[in-house]
Amino acid sequence: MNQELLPAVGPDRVPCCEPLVREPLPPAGADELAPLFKALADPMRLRLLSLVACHDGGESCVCDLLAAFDVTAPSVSYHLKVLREAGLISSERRGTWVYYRVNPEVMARMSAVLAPRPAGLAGEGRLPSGAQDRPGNA
Amino acid sequence: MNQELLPAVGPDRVPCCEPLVREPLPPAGADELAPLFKALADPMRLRLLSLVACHDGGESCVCDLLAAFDVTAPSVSYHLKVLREAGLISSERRGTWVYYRVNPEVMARMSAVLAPRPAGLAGEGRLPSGAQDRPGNA
DNA sequence: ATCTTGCTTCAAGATGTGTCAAATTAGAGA
DNA sequence: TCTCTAATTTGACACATCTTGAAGCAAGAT
Repeated sequence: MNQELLPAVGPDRVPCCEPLVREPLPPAGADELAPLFKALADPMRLRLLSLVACHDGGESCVCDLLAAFDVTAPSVSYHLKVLREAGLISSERRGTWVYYRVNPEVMARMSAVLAPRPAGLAGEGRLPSGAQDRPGNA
Repeated sequence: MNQELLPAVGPDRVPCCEPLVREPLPPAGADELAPLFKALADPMRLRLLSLVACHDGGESCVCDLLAAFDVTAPSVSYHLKVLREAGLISSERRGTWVYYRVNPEVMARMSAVLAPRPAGLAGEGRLPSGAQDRPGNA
């Protein structure tokens, strides 16, 4: 089941990784990144991702995850699907159970995009001293 | 205008920063983080954030930002509000223009939460060897 | 005071999201 | 085979999000 429906950005494709604060994110990059952040834009999905990542062995089955939440199984299944289609996790069936594990490259990429600029680079400390009379102080 | 309506998580309050993959994110932490990721869950907001961050002087006025998009002013204003209420950016009026700048601490926190576990720690390489017959290999 | 520009807020409509119950698929075992 | 458990899919509903035109507000210019 793993990567049958290739996610827009997955462990295979590693496009833009530049920090957001370094140069203006091009529209195409934004279109690629937004679905990743959207996948994390929910408390339950954040916890699911964390639970899977922290689980012993690096993976956990749905039944384990289900126990941590006060919702129905379809709801958990829905959120796992969102994470999977975003490329953040992969699933594998072994016997009766389905196991999920994280794709650390994707998380690393998201982390890198948000990373602060290494201190002391261009545009960092410069105050817009004479900006009172002109909007675009360029 | 800056921080009048205190965001749930802003530059002032710096709660959980642990990497997601290190220990299970508690529900409260997930509730705090999700709105931050939700604020970035849109291509336009990602670009807005990047544009503001990269702009000379560390800030830019709405008129500059507006020029970069093919939408109406209310739409840009709406997305800036989303970013502002999440605590990712702050606004300040100077004369006719309103300037936005990023809150780097918040971005740094999000980056830290997604950061990979420093290689070679517990649970990293352990394969679920005998997991065929038991779901929770704990 | 009036006009003009920059930006935000409002109201309304189209689209997307998250939840559940019910139905469905997949595999293990008797 | 038939049955049981694990997990997903489907359908329906309530609710949130995003867009726009129109209106409103703030500050500078005339």
